[in-house]
Amino acid sequence: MPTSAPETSLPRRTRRKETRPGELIEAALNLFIEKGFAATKSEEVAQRAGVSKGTLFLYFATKEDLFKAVVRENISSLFPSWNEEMESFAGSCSDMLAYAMTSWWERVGQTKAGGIAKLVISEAQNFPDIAAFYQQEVITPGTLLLKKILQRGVDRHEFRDLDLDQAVFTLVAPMIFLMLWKNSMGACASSAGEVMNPAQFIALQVDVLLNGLKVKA
Amino acid sequence: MPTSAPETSLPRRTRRKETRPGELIEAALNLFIEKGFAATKSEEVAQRAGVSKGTLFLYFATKEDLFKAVVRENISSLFPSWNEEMESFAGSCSDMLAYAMTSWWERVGQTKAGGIAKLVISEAQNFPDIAAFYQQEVITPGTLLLKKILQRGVDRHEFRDLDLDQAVFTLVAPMIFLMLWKNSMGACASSAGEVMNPAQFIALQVDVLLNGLKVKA
Amino acid sequence: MPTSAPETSLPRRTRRKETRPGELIEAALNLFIEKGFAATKSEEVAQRAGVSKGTLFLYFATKEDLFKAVVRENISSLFPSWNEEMESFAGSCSDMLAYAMTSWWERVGQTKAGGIAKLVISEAQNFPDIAAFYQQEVITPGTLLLKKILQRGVDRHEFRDLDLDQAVFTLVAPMIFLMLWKNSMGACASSAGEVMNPAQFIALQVDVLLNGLKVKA
Amino acid sequence: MPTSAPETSLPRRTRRKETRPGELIEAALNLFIEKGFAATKSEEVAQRAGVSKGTLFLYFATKEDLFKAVVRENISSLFPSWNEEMESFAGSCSDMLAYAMTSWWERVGQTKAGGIAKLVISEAQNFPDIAAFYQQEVITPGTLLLKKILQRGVDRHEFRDLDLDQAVFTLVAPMIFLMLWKNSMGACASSAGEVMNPAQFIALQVDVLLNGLKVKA
DNA sequence: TATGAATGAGTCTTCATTCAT
DNA sequence: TATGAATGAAGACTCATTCAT
Repeated sequence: MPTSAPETSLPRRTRRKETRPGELIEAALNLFIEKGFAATKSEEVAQRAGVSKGTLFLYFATKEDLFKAVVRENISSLFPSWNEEMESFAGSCSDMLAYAMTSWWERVGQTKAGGIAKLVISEAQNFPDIAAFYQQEVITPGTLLLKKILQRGVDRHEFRDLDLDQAVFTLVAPMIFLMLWKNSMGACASSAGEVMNPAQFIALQVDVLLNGLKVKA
Repeated sequence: MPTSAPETSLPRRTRRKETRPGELIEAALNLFIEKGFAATKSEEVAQRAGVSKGTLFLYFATKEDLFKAVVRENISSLFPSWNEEMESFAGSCSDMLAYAMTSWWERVGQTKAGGIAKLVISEAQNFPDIAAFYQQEVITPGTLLLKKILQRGVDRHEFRDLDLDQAVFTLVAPMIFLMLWKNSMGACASSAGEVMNPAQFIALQVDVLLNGLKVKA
Repeated sequence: MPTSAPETSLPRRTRRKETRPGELIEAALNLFIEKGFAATKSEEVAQRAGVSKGTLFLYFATKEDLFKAVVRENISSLFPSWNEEMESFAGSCSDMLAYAMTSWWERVGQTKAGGIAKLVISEAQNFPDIAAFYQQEVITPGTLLLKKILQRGVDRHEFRDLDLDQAVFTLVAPMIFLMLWKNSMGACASSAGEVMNPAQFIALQVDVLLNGLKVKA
Repeated sequence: MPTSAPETSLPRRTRRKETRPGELIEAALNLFIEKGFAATKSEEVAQRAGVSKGTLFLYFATKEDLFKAVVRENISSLFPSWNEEMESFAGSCSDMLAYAMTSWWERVGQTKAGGIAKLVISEAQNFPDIAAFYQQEVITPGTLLLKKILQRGVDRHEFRDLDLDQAVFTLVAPMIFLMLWKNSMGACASSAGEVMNPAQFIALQVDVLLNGLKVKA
């Protein structure tokens, strides 16, 4: 019971309205990815963010709302700049596509946000709201973005004239697979040795896909 | 307890002792796939198997044990017959690959077993030994099988000489993606209209991939 | 830590499916009347009934359901026999009415069930379901019963030919008032001395009302 | 903090210090009547009074204190003027009684004060001192007033010579019933169609009661 | 005085698991 | 073996109250 408690000890109550939501979202992202949405207790999120349970609900009315905020903050927010980048892209469509895939990995896949896909896939059936939200907020705009790249390639006679609604999956599948691997099977020490090398993985996927998509000379 | 019951005739009240666990596993499989592990209530499992809750715990000490049994039991190896088929395949490697992908969907993806993949991916972190088991029983032999097909193509100068350890993912990714979609997002009514057509999906994927893998004339 | 624990000590777990609901309803009635619906904790109800919290929810899905059961058990159930009694009543309508009022008090008002009226009045706004249920289950049939008595009197030219929909309130008001008094203000020691005497109260009310309702000679 | 502000002109930022408690009480009254004590959130009260939650607790240490203040403040005595009126009443006792009942409804029942009765009845057990206060400030003088009317009728041989301590309830019961109905069950949309018409209600009650109280010709 | 962010005890409800029969 | 009534730990969310500013 030291009376000489250091003055630097943080006061139990700190007012930081501006920074709280961000801290909570950060904590939630980590926990959700570690343990899944359902298995993460709201009190834990609060604790990890250094606040009390009540404070969490001060900023997010429900756990689902918190999840939505996590998605919005970590993924949705990327699309505007991404769309812009793509629209002003000067190079060939092959380069564009390769660039898109690489950015996807660098900005999402390899970050913690890359774990969100697994989260959503795991919980979609039990939380239809979340599934709908993700569909609307991520899948739809993401698909659109990729389709535009393909369309550009078709318009310029770089890519074959395929059914683009299906063809996008050609790009989506490997990325989802990679993110899933990193956050699920790959995270288990079991698959010893066979550690996936993302850069290599993407390189080969892009190589094959471009080769498969391109118009033959 | 009539001792006079003739031993030759099937007793009316069939002796289920041996079949009980199987029935429970069957019921659990369906429910786990439908709703995931956490959201499946043990009472429901018992009910669907036609026994009482207490009986369930007579055979499986915990819900986790049940889960492990379910997955283990249902990762039956299709590989022996599949390997055989592939070894005796007479046609071109392109046909072979297309056939493999289609069979994969028909024999696994579109059946309940297709749901196992999602289950394992979702719960891998919580059940590392399940993950290891799946790796060993499914992923490793499956990958090997596909690699053999690719190798055959390379050997016959039908396919490009790629790093096959990576190239298999080219085939795996779309199939995993399709199975996941079917058992997760796709099961949610939200993705209105955009219902995925598996046959079409596979057709296009195979088209692009073959085109991308093949040696240019 | 006496190893000689008496054999008569009740086992912690007793199975009494038949009697449980009744015990829970009894406990709930007492608690609801003592402290109101909202202020009564479900755990308390369980405790007073000698079971665990979980057991309560085994029999009643929600606290509201429990309340409904309390009402059904203690009030609704009285109407059938009451109706019958009234239909086979032989005496004059004045006697009938006096009898009805007295029975009302004896069978409901002065029992614990008499506290339900106050309960419902207090909580109606916050639990519209309960209000609707009470209306349907108690007020409507009760009003009907009384109206029939009045109608009989009018038909026999014993009672004046009044608007019976309004005239019933003439009977309802004093009884509600009495029950409320007993369970609210009257329960507070404050109104010292002025203890209400129900029998006298009813006698005078009936006297005045009959006098007021009867056809003048 | 301009010291030059002329003392004669009303300062723009009115000094509310003195009026604050009143505003809070006003807001609380409305909410307590609307939703009851337990269901009224202190934040709502503050909001409706236009102050922050903290301020509320600056004036009232607890929600219970606020409740007491609300009830005390709103049991203003109408009795002096009422008594006067009655004492100078010139007409018959029947008219006097009818007038008293109607005034009661118009001046109390149909106003917010009519809701106080329900509040007190609902919370009497939790706030015994409120109950005592109400008894002393409202019930006792009110009863006295009514008794005087009846006494006048008895003295003039207009009314029967009944036990007036009991007979007053004859007048009180319907009014309490009406006020309660208005503020409880009647406020629930459930009692479809059967909307109570206060004027009609009072008219019939008075009719029957007078008829019942009057000396037969 | 006034604010409103922060707290945490409290409440209903769920469900894996136990155990008396 | 089989049953299903009983248990109680947990978990999302609420809200009166506090306190740093």
